[in-house]
Amino acid sequence: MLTKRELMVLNEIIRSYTETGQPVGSKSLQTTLPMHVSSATIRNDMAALENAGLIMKTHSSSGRVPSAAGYRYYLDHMLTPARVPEADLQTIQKSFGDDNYHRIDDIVEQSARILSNLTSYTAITLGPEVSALTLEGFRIVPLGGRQVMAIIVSSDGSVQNQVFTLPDGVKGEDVESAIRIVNDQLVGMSLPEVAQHLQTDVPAMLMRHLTTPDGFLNMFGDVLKQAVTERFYVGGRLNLMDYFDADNIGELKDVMRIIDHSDELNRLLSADEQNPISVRLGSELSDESLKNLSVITARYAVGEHGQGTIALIGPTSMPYSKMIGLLDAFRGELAKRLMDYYNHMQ
Amino acid sequence: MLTKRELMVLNEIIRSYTETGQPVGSKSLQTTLPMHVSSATIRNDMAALENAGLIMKTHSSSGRVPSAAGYRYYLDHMLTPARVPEADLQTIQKSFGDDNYHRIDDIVEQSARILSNLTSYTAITLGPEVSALTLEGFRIVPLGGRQVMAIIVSSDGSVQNQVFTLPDGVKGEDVESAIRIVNDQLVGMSLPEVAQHLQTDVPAMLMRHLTTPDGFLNMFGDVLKQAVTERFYVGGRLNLMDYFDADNIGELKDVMRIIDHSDELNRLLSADEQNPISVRLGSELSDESLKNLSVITARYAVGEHGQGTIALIGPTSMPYSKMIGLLDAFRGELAKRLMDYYNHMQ
DNA sequence: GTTAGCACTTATGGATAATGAGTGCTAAAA
DNA sequence: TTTTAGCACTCATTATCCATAAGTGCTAAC
Repeated sequence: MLTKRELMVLNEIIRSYTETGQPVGSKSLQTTLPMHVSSATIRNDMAALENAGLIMKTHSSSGRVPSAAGYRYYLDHMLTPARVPEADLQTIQKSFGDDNYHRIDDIVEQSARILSNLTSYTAITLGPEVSALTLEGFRIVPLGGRQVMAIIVSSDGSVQNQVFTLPDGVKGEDVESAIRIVNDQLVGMSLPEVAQHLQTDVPAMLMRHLTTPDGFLNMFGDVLKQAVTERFYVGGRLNLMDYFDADNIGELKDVMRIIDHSDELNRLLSADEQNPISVRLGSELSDESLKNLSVITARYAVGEHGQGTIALIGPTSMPYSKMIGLLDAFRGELAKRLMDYYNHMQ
Repeated sequence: MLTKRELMVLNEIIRSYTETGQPVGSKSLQTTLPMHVSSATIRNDMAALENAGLIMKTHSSSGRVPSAAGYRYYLDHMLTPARVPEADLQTIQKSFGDDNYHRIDDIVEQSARILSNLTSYTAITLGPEVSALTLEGFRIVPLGGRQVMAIIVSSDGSVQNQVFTLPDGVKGEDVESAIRIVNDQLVGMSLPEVAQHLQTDVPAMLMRHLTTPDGFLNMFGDVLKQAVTERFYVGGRLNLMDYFDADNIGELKDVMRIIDHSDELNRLLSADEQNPISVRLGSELSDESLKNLSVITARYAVGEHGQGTIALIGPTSMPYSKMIGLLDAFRGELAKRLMDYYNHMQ
């Protein structure tokens, strides 16, 4: 069991290391700790903390830096979210502006920008999850020539579209029939259900009612796939570059690659669903290239429209208290903005 | 005036420096030059070249590296494009595949990927220029609730769309009228012309025929703006990281920022229209951060559909001969692919 | 015009030493 | 039992010196 003073030492080591990036020695702790004890006493405490695996040396006679376990202990037992400065709240408000956003995703994308500007880290945002959506409508719009646009409208008002070139000899009434079949049979189902039906009974249905069923299945399938694909927005990609030095350019590249691949991002952000805000240290993740980073993930809820995710990626030595406070405030603000959008849309 | 042997020395310095990245000395030139002369003779030639400003030393007793003027001279007077290896041609073919691309931009985007993979540099591609396009059609599709999608079709079959929420109290017949006005009055004009009219007589026209004209002008204007915006595709962004070292991370960031801003890219790629393929050295550009890079720009023509641009960004010490040969072959292939798309579409 | 020879310059890399921040341990003080 | 002063020890960092190697310019001979 750790003594009260040992905890204070740990806390101060984390604070100082976050601020300066330098290992922290007993002498400097003496001046920054709130009580007065000799440096020898602090050294004893530090030895205890090191024994407990919470701090470590970079070499045999160096000051101490927090270990992964140290951060974890801090995060789980000691951290309290900081109040968000009034200025930051105002910046958020102002950055959202009172634009009429055309699409939900515009708001979500803007969120990534705001968060990265505010923190100087990399922000990732994700709209309300798509699995909760149902199919609201399907349109096929002739564009001229043999081109048409297929459009899917989901229950939250989000829209996906894709342009297709119809195969030779497709008749107009077939297009009408295809639209009718989808709207009659599939509207109201959840998008995953629709995808299911696309595999099973829809092909037969199309065969029965259309003289030239070719292409319609793919057409609808393609747009549907777009609609069920989670879209990640990344803000402040380049901020990552501040946390790698010359010999680690390879790792930086790896991380950038992860950031640019939504399936990898998905893995990265799939935090435990219990906590609304959770922190994962890079050393707890499988990727070697993330070892000096960590990820703070926050979930936000937009009434019956489901939950979404926002996240920050920054160095493991991050001012967690401040960042968690900020994310907490931001998720509230984002939820409010999205609610406004939904209300305004109907 | 430079002697024949001096030119050969210059050529060999550029070749060797491109290959090794090391300054080139008189001894090593002795072994790689095709004729046999003593190193002292080569030193004399090098002194002449340095006098002419074509090569320079990194320090007083170092070998020589090409200067900006040296590269420029090489590019303007000595370079001949290399034949493209059969393997590369096949890679291009295979990478395009025989997919049915939905949109022109999909082909253009894929081009950026192919080029960056093939060269390990950063590739930028740009579709056929939009100013040649005319307006082919305008659609407004009701999506449910007060939401509609506005769609512009251009003469090349490219499509832009945007979702809007109609203001309260807009009547269905007004939507019909708006569609009719645009299609009757504006179709067939070039997109810039349409933009012009949007400023002048269209507002009055809408006022005359609609009971609730609010919003329609913006709606059409927004989508039109999308349609006349050049879209840049970038492949191999991360390859840029190979050409900056630890102390230049700042510059790397600057370059990345340029790459991500289409207006800056536009400036970067606005090569002289004379040459189908032109090279600009970073030192000839205004940005300090580009000083060690250069940009090869190639134009491609797709029949009456206008011209487009592809470009490579890489280190100033690039194998220009090879790259120019490759770009030349690629622009032909891309033009062919786009032609196929247009023909297949109609 | 070309070449051999030579003095000179500079980057690079290793060895050595001084400096300083920090540690652990011991024994005395509280 | 806890805290503290004192001290020997460790290691990264930095500077200095030195040898080496690659390269140059110049001069005089070919």
